[in-house]
Amino acid sequence: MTTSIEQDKVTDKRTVILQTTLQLLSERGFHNTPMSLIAEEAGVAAGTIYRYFDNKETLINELFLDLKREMLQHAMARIEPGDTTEEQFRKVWRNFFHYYVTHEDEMRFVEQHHNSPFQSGDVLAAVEEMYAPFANMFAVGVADGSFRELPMEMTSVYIYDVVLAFAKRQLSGKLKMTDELLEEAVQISWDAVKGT
Amino acid sequence: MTTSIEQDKVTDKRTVILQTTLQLLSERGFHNTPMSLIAEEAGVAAGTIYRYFDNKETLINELFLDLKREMLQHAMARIEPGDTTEEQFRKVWRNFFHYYVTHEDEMRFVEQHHNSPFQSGDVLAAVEEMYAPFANMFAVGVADGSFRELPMEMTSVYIYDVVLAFAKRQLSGKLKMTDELLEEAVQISWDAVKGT
DNA sequence: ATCAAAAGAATGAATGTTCATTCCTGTCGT
DNA sequence: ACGACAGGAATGAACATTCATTCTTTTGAT
Repeated sequence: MTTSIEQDKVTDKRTVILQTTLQLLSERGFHNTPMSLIAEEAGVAAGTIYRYFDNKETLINELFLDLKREMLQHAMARIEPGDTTEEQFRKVWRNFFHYYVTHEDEMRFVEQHHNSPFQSGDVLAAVEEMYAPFANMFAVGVADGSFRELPMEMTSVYIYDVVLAFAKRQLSGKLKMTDELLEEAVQISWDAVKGT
Repeated sequence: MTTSIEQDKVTDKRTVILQTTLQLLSERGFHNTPMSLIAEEAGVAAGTIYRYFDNKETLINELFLDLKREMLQHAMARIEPGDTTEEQFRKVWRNFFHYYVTHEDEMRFVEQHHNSPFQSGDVLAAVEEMYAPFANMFAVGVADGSFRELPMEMTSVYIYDVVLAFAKRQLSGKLKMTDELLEEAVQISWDAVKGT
């Protein structure tokens, strides 16, 4: 009786729990969000959460990895093999920015997780792997002279941290990124890392 | 029997409590650090903490403001009224970097505090005030054409978030900032914000 | 200078609360 | 009737905070 369509629409309590957790944790912080509240908001009993997740830490870490995956997926959107390195760089920059600005909860949650005691070794390793496409893009760019010969960790400042900083300011209302400002910011980052 | 020198050296439990709190919270996170542990590590009874601070939140917020003050003090070190805007900008950039790199606990604690539910209205207002000298430096720089006509919030990305990102990478061992790289990074930030 | 008494500081066991997690029941689809 | 799934009360550990008591320092009268 249960078609796959109905299943997706109604149940999948696992998904509901994850979404609720994301929303609550991003708003209230990790500590201030008891499992009982997650259960209540998800319309589920406390015990039910433990059918899907071993414990709170697991729940949080699985959510974190899901979001990282989704985020990096977005970052790579519309990248074509034929694009020049510069085009790829600019697209990724804008993709990141767009994702953060339209996914505030996700950003806040991931940022909170970033400096928290939940960052275990396995999680770090899993994240490391996800960045492989970027490491590759960087290696190619350096090899053909599109990127300066700087350490990748330095280049990443201008395509990751800078973008994040702009997104935060935009979301907090402290800065309104017009198309012009956005283009300026992208240009600054590209100038910072491009080859001579 | 008790000279003022001995007093300063031995007592001032308030200071001991604050220092211990800084160290523990930066390592273990806000919520993984019970007051009982702070007391133990500080060599003080649990109840004693409450002679000096109303509660845990107050303790954390007072520590936060102390550190912010100290941090901004360092950022302004060696700035002379006669310095050009460019000189000032470069000095502040390096001062920030140096402070973070040599004060890892402080950096971690402040960063953790930054996205946490302890960020109350009063704290934000107090921090806002501390930034006045920078706002002033920016206003002067824009007026005389040293800075581009960008929103201050945009300029601050290149003297605050970028520096923080570099310091974090340096501390995590992912990046070794040589003198050359440091000079490059400063130059990139200055190019990003300088007037035409 | 001495000492009793008051003031101030520190202690740590006790309290009450808040959780994460468990476990016993009930329900529903087959 | 069975088993997987869900419910939610019950459990117990962890924790922030309190407070009656003890220890230390200061005061001031002689």
